[in-house]
Amino acid sequence: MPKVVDPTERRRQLVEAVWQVIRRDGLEQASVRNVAREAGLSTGSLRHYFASQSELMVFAFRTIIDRIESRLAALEPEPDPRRRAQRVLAELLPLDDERRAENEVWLAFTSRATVDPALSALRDEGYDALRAGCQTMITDLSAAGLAPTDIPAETERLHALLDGLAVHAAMRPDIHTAQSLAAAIAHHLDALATARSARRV
Amino acid sequence: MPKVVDPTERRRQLVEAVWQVIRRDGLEQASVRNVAREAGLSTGSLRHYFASQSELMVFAFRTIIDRIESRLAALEPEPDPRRRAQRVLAELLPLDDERRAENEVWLAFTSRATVDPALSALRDEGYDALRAGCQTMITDLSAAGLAPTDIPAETERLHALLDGLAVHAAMRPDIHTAQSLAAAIAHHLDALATARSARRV
DNA sequence: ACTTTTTTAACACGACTGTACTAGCACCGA
DNA sequence: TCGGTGCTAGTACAGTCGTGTTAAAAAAGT
Repeated sequence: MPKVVDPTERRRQLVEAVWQVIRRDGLEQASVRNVAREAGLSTGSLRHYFASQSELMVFAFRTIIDRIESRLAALEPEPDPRRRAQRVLAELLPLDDERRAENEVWLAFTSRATVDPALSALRDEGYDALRAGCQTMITDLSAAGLAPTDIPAETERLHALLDGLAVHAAMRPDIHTAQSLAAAIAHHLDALATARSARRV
Repeated sequence: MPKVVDPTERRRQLVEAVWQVIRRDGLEQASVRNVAREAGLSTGSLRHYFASQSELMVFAFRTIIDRIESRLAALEPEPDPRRRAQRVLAELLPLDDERRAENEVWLAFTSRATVDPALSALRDEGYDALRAGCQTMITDLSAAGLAPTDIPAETERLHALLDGLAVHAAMRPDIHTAQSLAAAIAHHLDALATARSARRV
């Protein structure tokens, strides 16, 4: 059944239109009309692919989560915990345009999730996944003698640092460049290793 | 000229109405009508004190900054850098209801500042002030041998950690209690001191 | 070729938005 | 007592909003 346009493809490009509008004009401007116009469709057509605005937003949020997860899953295995942590963290920070865009949209959704139950579930899902990832990294680093042994405390610290850097990158992209973000993460990993070795002394 | 209600007092209570609506229903619900209803006034009355919605929002944002600054200024002098840092940071984190409210509203404004030039100036002002405060704390700690000597890197780390914790506190107030937030900060200050002493070994 | 289903476009409805305007109120100094 | 002034409430206007409905057009199946 060769359609002119693949339905899932249409949904994907509608989601990208959502992101585009959010980045340019903010989430409050991401109305059904504006998104449809951005995608070059009518509101009736959009409604054919997404029954409601809420459904569209949830799908747009979900898609971001999926993309981040698939990028992480695509990382080639790295036995060294330090290098693995460095790579994973580099994948989570907004170091290029694509991830910068995702980061901005993510933060916009996160903000609205405070008052929108449909989005808060997704936000919590992302929060939990990120925290679990941080805990895994800290655990592995600690086991290799490259981080202190207080895993809950170091997980909390890494997690907060990561989200703080993401917020800063969105607020001041001119100051927080890819280099400075990567340097900040590298510095923290170095500090973790130093703190651990200091314990042994 | 004794008015029935002091104009600045009216403005103050209108600003509190703004915060109330933002916390309960989100920034996008903070319309002129909703804020006026929350304050028990008509839109015409509100307009008498704020010529436009933008003016109202800017004033509400500015008031938060002023309150945080005045709270910091009211801190009694503390000679010990470690204890001073602990107190200042405790003042900046959302450890009680009042600061929790400020934090949530702050984040909402911060998010909108991405697409609202009138708010982005204020956001940048807050960012700069917080970074300067972090730098002062790190400099003092470092001078006292309680933090590493790489002041820019440690400033960046503390600043990001602080904002990350604030975001987490707003996202998951159940998980990030006052105790856990204070513990996270204390842990970081301990780690800074340990890392510094490790250098000497 | 025709029928059926999918896709599109366009418009209507009620609700909400920021802003503007006007009439009426209470209070002040004279 | 008389203006005058600060303040309030109410309403009007021109938009935009999400949603629903309807009808035409395009594609697919037969």
